[in-house]
Amino acid sequence: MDILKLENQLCFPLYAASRELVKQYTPHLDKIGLTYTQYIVMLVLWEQDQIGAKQLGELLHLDSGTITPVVKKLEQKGFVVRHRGVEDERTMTVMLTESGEALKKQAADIPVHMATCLNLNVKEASTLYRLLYKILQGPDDDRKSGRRRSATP
Amino acid sequence: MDILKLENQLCFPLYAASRELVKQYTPHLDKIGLTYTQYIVMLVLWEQDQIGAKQLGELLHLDSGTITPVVKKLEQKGFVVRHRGVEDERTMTVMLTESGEALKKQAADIPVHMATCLNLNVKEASTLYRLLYKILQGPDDDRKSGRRRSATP
DNA sequence: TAATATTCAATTGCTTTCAATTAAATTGCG
DNA sequence: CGCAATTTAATTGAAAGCAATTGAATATTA
Repeated sequence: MDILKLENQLCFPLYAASRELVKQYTPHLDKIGLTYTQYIVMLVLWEQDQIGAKQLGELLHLDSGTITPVVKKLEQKGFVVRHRGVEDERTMTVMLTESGEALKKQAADIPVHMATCLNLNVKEASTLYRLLYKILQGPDDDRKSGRRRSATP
Repeated sequence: MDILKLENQLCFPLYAASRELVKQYTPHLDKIGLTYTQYIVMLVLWEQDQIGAKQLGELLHLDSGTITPVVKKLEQKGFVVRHRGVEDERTMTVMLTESGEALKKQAADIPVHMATCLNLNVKEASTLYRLLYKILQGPDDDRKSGRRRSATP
């Protein structure tokens, strides 16, 4: 029955490390008034300025039940605006505001702080990164009809 | 500003992979009537039969605000009982019931199912495991070594 | 010993997360 | 074309998860 021992589970350290890391972010994110989930939404928008709600959910592996309230919160704070699609009114587009763009400068030092508090060297971090994305790819690559992106070197 | 790109964050795949893995557990855990958090509490109790609420929280990296309601749920389901400590009435001990012990047999095939759905080989899994525990150790080992942490005013 | 500090579980309030459902818009099929 | 199936965002309900606080018990210290 050793397979039921906590220390033999891979799921548990994954789950615990994820929460630990989010907790490490919290004090830094508090300074700019974001939660962790709001932060990763902003990361996406700082890259591409606008994105569909559906595409945002796919990117972050979150469904509408999570995305909708988070984006609404960001809208309340003035960092984004939401627009219904014109050619397809079912869709919703999230767009960065000037205020949201301005926040990017204040967020710039957050990854720096986080890098120092994680006790992994560069090689370990890159290995971890690769393995995690392998999990995220899922058990079957068949969904997207064959693998298109090559593995991280 | 590349450090603010989502794909350059280590936190994100950790966060996403953790949720994906929990999601993979859900259909199997549904069969035995547990949530993921309830499951990892049961994993601990299947190993040691009883544990203090504080120790349980330390082991799982969860605080009383999470532990208390989860253990109460398990008590409602009849898998555990709770007892106040006798020599120290502040403490709470969680004990496995016969029903909880019986559940172990039904849970035995869950890790087997999970192992197959994770597309990592044994070596990759063990590397991931090691790196995750390194994160869980935290940036400072001060707690155990007794080393004094520099005063931050 | 008396006063103060600390520890512990529980509670409160807020946000996240997901499954399941709903409602509206679009697409596909006959 | 008209009707069914699908897609999309939103909503609802339940369970986490955490920061902050509370209240009671225990430890420390003056």
